[in-house]
Amino acid sequence: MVEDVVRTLGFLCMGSRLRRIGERLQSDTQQVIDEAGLGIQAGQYPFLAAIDRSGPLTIGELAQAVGITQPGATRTIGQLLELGFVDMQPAPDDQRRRLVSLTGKGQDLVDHSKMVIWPRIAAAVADLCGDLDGPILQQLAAIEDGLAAVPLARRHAAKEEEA
Amino acid sequence: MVEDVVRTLGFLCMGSRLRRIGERLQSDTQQVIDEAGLGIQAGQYPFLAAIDRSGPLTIGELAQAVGITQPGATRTIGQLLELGFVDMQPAPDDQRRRLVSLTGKGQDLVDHSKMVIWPRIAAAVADLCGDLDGPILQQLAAIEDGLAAVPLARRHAAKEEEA
DNA sequence: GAATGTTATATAACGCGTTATGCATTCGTG
DNA sequence: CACGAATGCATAACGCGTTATATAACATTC
Repeated sequence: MVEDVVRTLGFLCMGSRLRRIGERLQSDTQQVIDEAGLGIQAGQYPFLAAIDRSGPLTIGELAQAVGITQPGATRTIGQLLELGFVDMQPAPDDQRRRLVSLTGKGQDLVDHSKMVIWPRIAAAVADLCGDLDGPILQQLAAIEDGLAAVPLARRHAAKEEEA
Repeated sequence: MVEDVVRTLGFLCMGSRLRRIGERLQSDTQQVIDEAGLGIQAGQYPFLAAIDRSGPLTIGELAQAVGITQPGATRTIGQLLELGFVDMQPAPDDQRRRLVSLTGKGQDLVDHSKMVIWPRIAAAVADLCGDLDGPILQQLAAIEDGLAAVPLARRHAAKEEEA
């Protein structure tokens, strides 16, 4: 077995480390979504959630809301349009701005997700790291170990620790 | 100003959140590297560090060491070969395995980085989050706020907190 | 009110991760 | 020792982020 340099180097490789943990978490999340039979990508959810919370938003506002750049938002919204979850129309007062809103299908998905899937994911992540405390490097190590031991899809509610 | 849904949703969007913080951190790190005039990508460093620490490694071992998949390692090593920082040759006992080692130029870069650049980066990241404690979501919020307030490249050693 | 600048979105090209797959080499077994 | 399985790496195609740039609509200014 080879040493994990990213972990060993600590603060020096924190960017790489956060990224790779995020990727792992997100792909585990995707698995939960797929098991529930929803035809959506994990990364698309924040866009739907943002519109659900704040009402119709423009591309630029969505980019801000999910914390990515505008071209990324344009692309994801394009996918959600294809999927029929959102609708887009020029703002009445400013033809440059495009207001993105949920379709009936999109709202149904959000409503269903809010009841069934989001609590499930949040609970699994909370089970993974909700009780952690202390320096961040330690917590990251615990999260990586935890994911390796029990993937997100097999986690449900907070249970008594076994290790 | 639009609400940051990823932050608001907490555990539900933890994957996206870790990824975006990691990306931000890594691009800030890149800026430090560029300011030092080194012609290398932040993401390539862990590979050099791994070889420096463990001696020549195969592609597969490197992938393990930096925690990515084998095709990713193949690609990055290809770049480091182009740049002349590493060298690759078939293992004597097994023609399938390719042993990757540092060239003189690569070793020079690592030696210089160990003295000058890595401590600088580690100190900046430590300044950003070394003193944090508590639940991970809180720490992540502090890191995001901290990066927004003072980018990594402007951070040096641990100083007394100002907020 | 025409010229000029600014803003909102779209598009293109790229970085760096992934999965899927092909090919060469080695291993295991009849 | 030959043949099928396993292993190690390369390649292709894709996901999703980025930066840079084009275009259309609005704002400003003379």
